[in-house]
Amino acid sequence: MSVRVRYAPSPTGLQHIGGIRTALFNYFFARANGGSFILRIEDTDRERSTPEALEDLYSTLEWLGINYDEGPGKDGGFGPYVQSEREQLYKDKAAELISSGKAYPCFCSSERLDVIREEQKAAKKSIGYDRYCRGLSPDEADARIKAGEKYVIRLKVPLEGKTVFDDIILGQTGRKNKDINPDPVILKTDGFPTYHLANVIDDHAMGITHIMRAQEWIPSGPLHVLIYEAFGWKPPAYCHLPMVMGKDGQKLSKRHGSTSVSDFRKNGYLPEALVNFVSLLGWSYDDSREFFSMEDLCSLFSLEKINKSPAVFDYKKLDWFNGQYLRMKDPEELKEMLLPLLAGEGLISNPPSSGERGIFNGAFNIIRERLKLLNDVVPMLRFLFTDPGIGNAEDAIPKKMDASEAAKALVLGEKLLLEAADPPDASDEDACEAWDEVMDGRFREKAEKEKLKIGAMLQPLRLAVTASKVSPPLFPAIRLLGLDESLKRIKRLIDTLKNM
RNA sequence: GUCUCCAUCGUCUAGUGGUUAGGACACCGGGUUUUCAUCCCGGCAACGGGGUUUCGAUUACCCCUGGAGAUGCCA
Repeated sequence: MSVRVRYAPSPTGLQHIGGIRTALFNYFFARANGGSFILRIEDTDRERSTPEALEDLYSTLEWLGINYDEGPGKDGGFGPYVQSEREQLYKDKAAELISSGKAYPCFCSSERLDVIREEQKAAKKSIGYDRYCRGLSPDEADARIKAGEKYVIRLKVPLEGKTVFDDIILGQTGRKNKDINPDPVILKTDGFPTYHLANVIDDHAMGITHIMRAQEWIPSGPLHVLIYEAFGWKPPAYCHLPMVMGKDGQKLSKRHGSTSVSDFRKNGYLPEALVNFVSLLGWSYDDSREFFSMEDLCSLFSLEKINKSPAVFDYKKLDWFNGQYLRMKDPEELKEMLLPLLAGEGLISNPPSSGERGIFNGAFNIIRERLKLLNDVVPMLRFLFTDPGIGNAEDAIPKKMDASEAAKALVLGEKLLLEAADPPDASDEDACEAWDEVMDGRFREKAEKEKLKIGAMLQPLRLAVTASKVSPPLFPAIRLLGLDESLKRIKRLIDTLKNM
């Protein structure tokens, strides 16, 4: 039997790291085994489901490169794949469970439920439904339904015995039936199923062979098995994935920082970096390899290498991966990703003029290895496309020097630049390199003569030109900015320093 | 409260009944360098505790402790 797995998110918020980790693992598993990966939308919570969340789901999957074989808009004979479009099925099935005595209608108000929950909490008793309606006779129940009373349908969880399931990762696990959530709601007042019912019905109907989901679902595993049994179905194989935690060891959530994929995208992460990093959360290949492309993962992934313990999401390591992938990226492709970011900040026009493009191309090589995030390009190159002002003039003063000495160093630099040849066009790489070298030589020579460290000579200049203590290499920066503009900024800083 | 799961460096992890317990990130040094970054070299750093089995347990079993999750008409 060929593998069929699914990712079944509920469109109630942005896709987050935990969710896509589950999606990815399912996807890898399907691909590695020649199976099918199915996308199912679990929108049975009508209060919280939103079209925006749905849109985010699709764009996230696409951005990451997860292609589903079956799902909304891609019928594989098991549709529809949106649960709200399967409403009747759940109602019918729930009714079936009532007739077979495996479930019963419950008329308790949510107010009453709140009250008993409070009482249980106060008494430090175990919390759950008190099965008040379980004993109602079918006739009475029917009558109340006919009278128009609101009701839910609850599963009749056996009072005795034990329900277990085999988990591929954890082995056999389960709990005593008396410890299972007492008679959980399977069909809500609004006629929609809860997760428990819908997931079982659909996984069965859609021929799902392996349920791969996060470990937070372990406690309801036995409950689901009970539902399968109530229908007389055989449960699929279970495989509970270790959870993804924040730095504090708690389940990863917003308060740990960015957790939605769209945030990472917005902040300048590459999908290949995110995929690679996330794939290593709870899974590993061997003791050394850690770079994996989507294709690699789709062939190398295996369940045996998943481990049991939760993994902390390490933002620093993700950053490192991103830097690695940024440097591996095809230069032309990377440029096309960077330009819109500059345009987005209003630093260049959109589309870029040929002049802007020329300057950017010239700058590309010197910023490339400095990028950790795509967005880093903006602060790095801002000075090239707009006057950054003076910045913090204090930063222009090298260690063990004062303002007037810094000004003197600047004047020396100014003079050298005044004598400099016009910089070549940025497209002539050899000439540019040569120009940079000539300048470097002259500055060193001068610094030596003046008994200055080369750094002390260049640091004030850096601040003058870029308004920042850190910048791309200085001579290329000056060359790209142009001598006139550079000199203007240098003069301005000299004046400022003299007045300090 | 009850139930369930988990436990190797700070983090992600590899690993084995006998290993100097390996790698990566982070961190700290050093080198390259014009600042930053890259790159290179080096360092720090772990089997939670107690028992049992065993000639020998980080590895198997039990208990404890610690952490997490579930306990919704959310998934």
